[in-house]
Amino acid sequence: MAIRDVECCDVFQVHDELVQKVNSRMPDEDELYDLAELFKVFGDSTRIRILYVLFEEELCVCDIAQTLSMTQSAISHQLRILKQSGLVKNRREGKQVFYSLADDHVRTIIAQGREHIEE
Amino acid sequence: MAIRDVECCDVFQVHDELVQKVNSRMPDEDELYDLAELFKVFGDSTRIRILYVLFEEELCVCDIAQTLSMTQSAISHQLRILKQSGLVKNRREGKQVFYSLADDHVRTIIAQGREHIEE
DNA sequence: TATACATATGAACAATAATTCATATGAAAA
DNA sequence: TTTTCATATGAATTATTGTTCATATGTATA
Repeated sequence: MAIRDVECCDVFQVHDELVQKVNSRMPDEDELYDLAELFKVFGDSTRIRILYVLFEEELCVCDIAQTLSMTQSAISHQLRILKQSGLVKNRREGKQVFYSLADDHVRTIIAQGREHIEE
Repeated sequence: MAIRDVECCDVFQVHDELVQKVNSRMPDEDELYDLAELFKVFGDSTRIRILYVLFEEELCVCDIAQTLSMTQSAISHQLRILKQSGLVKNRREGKQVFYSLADDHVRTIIAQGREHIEE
């Protein structure tokens, strides 16, 4: 209960040390921002579906669009975001551009998300 | 090269089997939607900061607001979203409501996100 | 070089979401 | 019971973002 006293919410009784302690252990603003930006990328069902498709196969833009029944433009826009986040990579083969997962973090992060949901 | 032929993007040459194979291994729409919704929750720096604060301490709403230099209302709105997603839990103690992390998935997911960023 | 095809991209529009403000709810104390 | 304090919430506003449409870029082929 002693601890609770200093956590009281009245402005004049708040224990600054507690607030400062928590703040001192926080990563810097930039990292928190980048982290949120990364998860924002996962936070769209179109992009999640693209990632899932790429779990199976390396595919070109048009195939992804067909698989997901969406326009080439919409997919291309989203692939750009996924690429900028380092989640997918691509290689050109003639006129086509093939996309694939950049690394295994994608699978791990999604797997963790699924675990959380399945409870 | 044989495989590439069937992946050609010309509408009349697309190999439907490939598209169907990928589709058959996709989780159902609902799960993909839920997954995106979950990551959307992580995809906001205010909520990420709240989660980080709760890594350290169980805290009441007002303390969180002070720690993050935000209004009580804004924090309360976000805590509601975090609670609905099952990421945080709360308990009432008199007039105050204390929030804490619901389970370890939060830490794991964020840890994976950080790993990805730090490359 | 001219044409066709695959992909990328800018601008506009529509939809979604975060914060603020005002106020309601809920609990303890006077 | 009335007041005070902590939290929750609805409505309005602002900001952000996904998709579409039109078009540009880049590559291969005729």
